[in-house]
Amino acid sequence: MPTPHYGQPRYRSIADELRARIESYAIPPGALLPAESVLTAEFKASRGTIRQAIAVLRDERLVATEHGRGTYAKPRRHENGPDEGSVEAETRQRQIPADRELAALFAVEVGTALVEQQSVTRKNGTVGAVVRTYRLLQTRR
Amino acid sequence: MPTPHYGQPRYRSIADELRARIESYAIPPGALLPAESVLTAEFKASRGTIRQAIAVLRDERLVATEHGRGTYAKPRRHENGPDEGSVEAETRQRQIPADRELAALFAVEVGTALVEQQSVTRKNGTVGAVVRTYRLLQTRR
DNA sequence: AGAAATTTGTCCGTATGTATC
DNA sequence: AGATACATACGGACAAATTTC
Repeated sequence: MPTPHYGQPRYRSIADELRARIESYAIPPGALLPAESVLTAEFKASRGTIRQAIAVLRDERLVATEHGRGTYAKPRRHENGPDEGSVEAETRQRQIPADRELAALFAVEVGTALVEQQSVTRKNGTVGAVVRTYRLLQTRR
Repeated sequence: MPTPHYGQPRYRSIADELRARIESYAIPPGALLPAESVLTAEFKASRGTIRQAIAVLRDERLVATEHGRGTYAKPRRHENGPDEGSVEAETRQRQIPADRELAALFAVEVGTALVEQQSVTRKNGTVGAVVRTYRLLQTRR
């Protein structure tokens, strides 16, 4: 049977099944998933397809894979309760010494003080992006 | 020759080459990349390897692929403000492993790959500010 | 409108390299 | 050193979306 994938591709179905096992704690957090060779036998799919399915979960950050070790289920990030963690400061400003890279850009000595302003944007509590802006200290005369 | 990947895997070298073409505007923003079949011939690599290379760039959000159409180079945002005189912006994009601080913000493990986009604004040749934006690699679904 | 060509998407099977146990 | 497990790479085949004629 070459390649009939009506509706949903095979690797997505397999990803769904594995995701369900992780979310239902059939595969508890921290545990190793079955090896690719085992999954190959169980789902009767080629190794490439199994790897594609695992890649989906990895992109979802539901699992982490280590070369030669295996693939772990990652601990679930549970939602923040109602009056739980207050939102951290969205912006922060501090002074840092210029490293070689920044020093070269600003044409100053390594170690020269720079202002770093960091802002964190969140969406539903999860961080979307971290932006850091570097400037020279303003020396007014 | 089957599979010698000393140092850097083949698909990463190919990704590097294609990235260079995009960043050097050899492939201008919005333009289609050569088809997979063409790249296969040019790099003398299998289609799977070519697709792996393109997947890297897609995760970096440097390109976007459409079924039946092809793969586009995505426009780099320069966002030159309204009549600001001659404000140039250089941008660079690369992957870096998350340090402890960024890992904590994004709630991922230390070492997780992040995309760092750096833009340097210059006015009359002198650097005004360096902005670095950190994001997680694209997640689909 | 329709058929053909092009291009990406999915899947298989196999072989070999590299890291970990 | 051997066994196990993931990573890289090849080549072939068919499916599905888009463009072209």
